Amino acid sequence: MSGKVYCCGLEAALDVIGGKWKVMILWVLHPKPARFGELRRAIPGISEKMLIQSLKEMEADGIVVRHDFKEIPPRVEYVATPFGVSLSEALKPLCDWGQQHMERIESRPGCSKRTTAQGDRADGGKAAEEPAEEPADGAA
Amino acid sequence: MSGKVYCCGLEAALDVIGGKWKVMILWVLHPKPARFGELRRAIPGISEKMLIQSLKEMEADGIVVRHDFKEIPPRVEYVATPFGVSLSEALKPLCDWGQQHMERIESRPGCSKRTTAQGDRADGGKAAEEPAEEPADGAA
DNA sequence: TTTGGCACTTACTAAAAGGTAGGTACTTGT
DNA sequence: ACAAGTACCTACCTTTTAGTAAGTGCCAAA
Repeated sequence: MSGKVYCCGLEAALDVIGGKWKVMILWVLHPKPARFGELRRAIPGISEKMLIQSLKEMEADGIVVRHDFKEIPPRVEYVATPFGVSLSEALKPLCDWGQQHMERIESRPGCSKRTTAQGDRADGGKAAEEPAEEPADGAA
Repeated sequence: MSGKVYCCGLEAALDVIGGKWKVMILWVLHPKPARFGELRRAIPGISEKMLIQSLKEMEADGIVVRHDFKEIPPRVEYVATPFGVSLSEALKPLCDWGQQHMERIESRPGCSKRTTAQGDRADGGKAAEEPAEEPADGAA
């Protein structure tokens, strides 16, 4: 398989950092490597399952590499590859855009949760997660 | 509700253009307005349901506006707002990145389809859609 | 000896996203 | 009269994505 042809590059990119957690992971990772547990703690709501699943896909996509120190207790570091760094750079303007318009985006009804379009049943509504700042060095 | 706090702007942005079709829709729309049927034809695999659902969410998010000519037969045009245009501009570098690395992304195994990570059953595998170029004027 | 941390794995389940197929109201073309 | 085109709406169902909770092997501290 693997014969998809994308329409505008954007689709290709979204295919790589799509999903709920990958951008956050890359965001934490791209300035400096981080260990599994470090990432888990750095990204509030993430489950271990999603974390390693995302990490594995990101590794398969070549945006991070796994560095196993083969120590005991286990010690593994994930590092952004140059490819991953280039992606994070391409992501920057979008990130800025999001930041700039964050209030507007945050305050729209059903933010991050609206299937309120057509028939399909729609319900639920919850939010509020711990915030977090951009990953600045100083937490290791 | 609507009390989500994003971590890095990127999340906010992804919340607005996330999903399978929105970027394509914005991409078709941002250079010039398009009618519903025009969009449907411009975006190969999209269903009417997803098209109008996406359009509505995009309208609610203020990135497009619906212009109803109140004619019969119905005639409706969707136009990108300045907000939408700014988004499409922020999207540009990511689009370029995707375009630049498209082959690499396209040729990775399970492209656009790999749940091949952990336990969770994984199967299926299909691809190949009609390609398409960036929306160039000349189809109205 | 029990607890806890490390980096995971696995199975099961819930929710979200997307797809299919039908219908609406109205008019024009055949 | 009937098919087709406009722009949708609606119900139902499948696929994909994410979450929960438990387990693995190993070692150190309590």
